[in-house]
Amino acid sequence: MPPQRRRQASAHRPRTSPKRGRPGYDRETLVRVCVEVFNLRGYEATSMGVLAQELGISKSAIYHHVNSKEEILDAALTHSLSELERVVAEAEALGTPAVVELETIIRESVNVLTRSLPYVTLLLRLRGNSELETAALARRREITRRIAALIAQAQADGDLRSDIDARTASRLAMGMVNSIVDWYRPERADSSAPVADAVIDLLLSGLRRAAN
Amino acid sequence: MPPQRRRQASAHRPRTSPKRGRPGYDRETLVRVCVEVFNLRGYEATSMGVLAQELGISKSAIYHHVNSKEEILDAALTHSLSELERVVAEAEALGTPAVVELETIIRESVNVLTRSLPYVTLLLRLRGNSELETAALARRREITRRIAALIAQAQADGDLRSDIDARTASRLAMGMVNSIVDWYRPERADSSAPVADAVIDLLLSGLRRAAN
DNA sequence: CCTACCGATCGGTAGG
DNA sequence: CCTACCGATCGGTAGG
Repeated sequence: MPPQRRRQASAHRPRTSPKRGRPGYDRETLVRVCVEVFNLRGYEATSMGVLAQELGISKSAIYHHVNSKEEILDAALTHSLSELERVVAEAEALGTPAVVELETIIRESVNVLTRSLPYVTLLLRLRGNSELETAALARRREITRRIAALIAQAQADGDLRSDIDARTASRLAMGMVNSIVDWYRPERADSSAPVADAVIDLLLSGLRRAAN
Repeated sequence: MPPQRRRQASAHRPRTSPKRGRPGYDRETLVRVCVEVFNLRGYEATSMGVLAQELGISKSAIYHHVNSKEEILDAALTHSLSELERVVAEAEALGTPAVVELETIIRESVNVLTRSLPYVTLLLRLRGNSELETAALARRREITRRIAALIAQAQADGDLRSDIDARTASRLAMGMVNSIVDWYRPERADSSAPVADAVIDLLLSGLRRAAN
């Protein structure tokens, strides 16, 4: 009696590449569809049977592309974590003042979030129920730690106020950024730039009307 | 091979109340323990067998207290939603300027969040996979809507800047507040007041050092 | 001969 | 203790 979502394989563009082999899902497309289903129902709550139904193929056909359910999760986490780490590394390499690097990280993180929405959503909902998930959480914590260090540096530079703990500020800022996955819908937006602007504006200047 | 968490029933104080009946869990304590387990493993991924293990009683004993797994979820959601709705209603009844009511809501929401951490955590992780969850999500959206209305009013009052969309600001602000459940640990804090202060400060004034 | 896929079935575990 | 269902795997088939 839950309104069963009916999908056709044709709704997801399979491969476009060369001619060899039977037409159907390639691994990347299959992973993307599975990730979207995971986000709708929860990773552990999603059975291989449900994935098969949504994909429009049999359970065993899934095992042709991946070796296990966890391998699908792994592919999604690797995808999103690599992108987020790249954003931080590229900003740190700018050589600009910490406050500028911070703004770059926030803006680019919002971009990654909206561009790779299903993958990042899955990452942010992990609870650490396996070694794979624990490792992913550790990589997330390292990102938060590096942003906290940047905030502390910007405070030392005199660009950010020093009366808020850098670690708390880092967690709250990332919490605001990450919460975007809960309501952002790419099909309703031309670009994520206005959202990134609002986040940066809120975090740096606050909601209060400037004194005049 | 996952490091199985071992717990004793004695780790959770059962009832303290009168003498009648066999000593053991009362419904409230049982629900609280179950909610903590749900948060560790995910609601749907948590089997009744695992709950029984963690409680130190049999599966069938759980059915003495509740009629279904979903009834446990229902109790937890009712608890946290009622508290959050009360916070909003009490602030709205203050009759103070919207910006003051807004600050009250944020501060008291952080209080509810930290005081009822497991219940609110469970609420925030729902995906809408059942009618019960869908109804809870609708009540959450209504809270966000009322906060957006307060922000819009405060903008009209000239207390908040008008160049950020009230609905976006409401979502981002609640996103920041709610993200606290991901890292706040009551056993490491005397009170939640410093966290509430940091959130209000960040949201109203921002991170940037005041111009001088 | 490659890739994508199928039906059938295994041992095991879920909720009740 | 029952029934339904889980993830995983098999040998085999079909399109290109």
